[in-house]
Amino acid sequence: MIGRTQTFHKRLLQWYRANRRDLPWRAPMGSQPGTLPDAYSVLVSEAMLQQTQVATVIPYFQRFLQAFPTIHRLAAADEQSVLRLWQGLGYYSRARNLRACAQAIVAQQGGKIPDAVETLKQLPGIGRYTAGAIASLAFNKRAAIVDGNVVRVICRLDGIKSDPRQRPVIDHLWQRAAALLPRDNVADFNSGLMELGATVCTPLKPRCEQCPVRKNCAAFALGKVDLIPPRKEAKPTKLNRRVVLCILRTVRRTTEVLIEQRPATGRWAGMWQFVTLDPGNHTKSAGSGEADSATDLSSLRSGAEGVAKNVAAKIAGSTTPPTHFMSLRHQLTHRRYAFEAFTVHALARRSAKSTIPGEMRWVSIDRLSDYPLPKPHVLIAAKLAAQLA
DNA sequence: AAGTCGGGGAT
DNA sequence: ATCCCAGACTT
Repeated sequence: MIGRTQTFHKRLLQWYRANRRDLPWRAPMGSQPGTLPDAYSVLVSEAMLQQTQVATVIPYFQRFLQAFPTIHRLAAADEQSVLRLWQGLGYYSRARNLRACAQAIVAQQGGKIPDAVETLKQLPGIGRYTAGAIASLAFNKRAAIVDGNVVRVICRLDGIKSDPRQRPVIDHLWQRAAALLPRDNVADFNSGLMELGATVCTPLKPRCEQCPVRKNCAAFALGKVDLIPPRKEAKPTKLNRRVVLCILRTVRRTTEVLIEQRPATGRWAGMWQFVTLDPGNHTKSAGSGEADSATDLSSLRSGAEGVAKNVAAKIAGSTTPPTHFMSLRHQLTHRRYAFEAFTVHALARRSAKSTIPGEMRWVSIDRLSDYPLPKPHVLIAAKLAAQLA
């Protein structure tokens, strides 16, 4: 346990104010201590920062606030344009929830972001952590927060050796985070707790010699900083194989390619992609069947071209033979993908016949950038454009 | 309580 | 390659 919490929060605050990073969603570095950032900036940044590192978020945050400078502009935006700005950031339900959240705040709160945790928690995409973050960081309310950084920092401070992913341990950490809160300066205190975890009290090789509160740290005293918290056991990831068809046609000297929209739920919901097939499921698109194909590698290699040919004909009528132009592997948290991409040229002049529930659309290569695409399809689109140039 | 949901940084 | 990241939501 931390002996004297009075000196703890003073040490942390002093360290934070001397060492904090200059981040675009924070109050400017020159401003008076205690200056609060704009609440809309906090809302957007907290949505983007969920399960995402600061360095990754910064450019997305800048572009997003340029496109949607106010909560009213975000509330009025269409979902596709919000998704397009989120493209590459992952966890796309965050983008749809953030837009819905802005709409709810405009409709119910007159566009003013609430400062009460219980009110904030009712909003889409705002859970226990984000509600506390907005209340404390944007309004200096006395609300606790426990994110991945705070979990690690408190576990080490208190010498908690049990697994912080377990429910009772999490609940205890929330209690401790609340007990540690100072009466004033909650915004800087909570920021400091996270900043410490992000820059000093890191998962691997923590910089304990730089830590302002190592005298308060039980793990440091025990020499067990590296063992706390315990690391998670890795789970094996399944490999999913996909055949991607770039079906091309030329209209008035403009090359167009066929894309399809993914279902409104599940992975990459509502985003667009080149026609994608599960080769173990020849007639279905990737939207429905995510199960691993039993097809082995060699038969897939030879079979992918056949699948491409058959399905291309089914969708677009007669086509040229498929040309393989790209292999791509893509790693997600719980699975891996292996994409084999082909081009075919549609010969018949008939409209595309969709093989999936969703919409299909012919778009010129130049217009592909208007559509939110999953990362692997962004890479395929880049290679395709380079080839056709 | 366990699964799902992306992609990249750091080591 | 592996673990983790200013988590929320569904089942």
